Amino acid sequence: MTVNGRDPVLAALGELAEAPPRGLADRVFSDWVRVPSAFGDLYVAFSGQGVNFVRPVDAVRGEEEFAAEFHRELRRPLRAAQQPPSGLVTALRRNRTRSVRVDLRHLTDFERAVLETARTIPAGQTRPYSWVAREIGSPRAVRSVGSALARNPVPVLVPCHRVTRADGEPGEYVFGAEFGERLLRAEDVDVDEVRELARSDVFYLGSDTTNIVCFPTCHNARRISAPHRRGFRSVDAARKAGYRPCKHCRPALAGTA
DNA sequence: ATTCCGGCAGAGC
DNA sequence: TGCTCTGCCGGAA
Repeated sequence: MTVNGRDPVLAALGELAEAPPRGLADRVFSDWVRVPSAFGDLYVAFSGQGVNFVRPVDAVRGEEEFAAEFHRELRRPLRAAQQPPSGLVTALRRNRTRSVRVDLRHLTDFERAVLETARTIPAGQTRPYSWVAREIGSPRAVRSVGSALARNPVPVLVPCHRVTRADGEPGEYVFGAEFGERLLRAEDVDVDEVRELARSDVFYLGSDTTNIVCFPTCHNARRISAPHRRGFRSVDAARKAGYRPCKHCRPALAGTA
């Protein structure tokens, strides 16, 4: 009896025979390095599976505190590395970190889903906590999304600073709200404009030429010329005006209602 | 502006 | 296991 042309017993044996590629110590230890980034130097710890812990140098007291925090979270030994994972430094310099492998094995499925979804938010853009909740299929677990992001072990690589409150305001942040806002400004999010819009009850922007409505930081929203820009308090209000949600930033599910 | 709860995942007991 | 508490929220009062 075969499955997809393969003998299932042999396949199972084959998996058993797959030898770990590295020595025991390499699998147990994590390595750490200090690397520059668009947001200042970072301490970065990594296993063979990817980066598993990150702290901005500015946010901890020093190497010792970094190591202590790492151990509290990961419960495994840490040692200095000769060099960072390949590609990391380049990715950090360009703030294009999607391709960097992260090791989130020690987290729950829910936490991983939240972090993976946060990773899909492009640099320079933001999405609300409620958006993340909806994207992972738990639209009412908004607060739990906040809790999961609060425990993000790899800030910057998982850009939890791009997840904001519903009004676009940067929420709380591991290293303080001010630090989160600094990261957003560093990647050119116009925090002041978002704040200004929110003051006049505008949380979404649409174009009257396309009849598409976006989150204000969506790259499509940024391209709407002033005469065609229209603000909305809610996606519902936009829909009533004949607009449909942007397929890029997905301010709401596509369907009707 | 402030305050109050609903929702719900995780942690601790 | 089954509570109970807590928390980078959100929307209503």
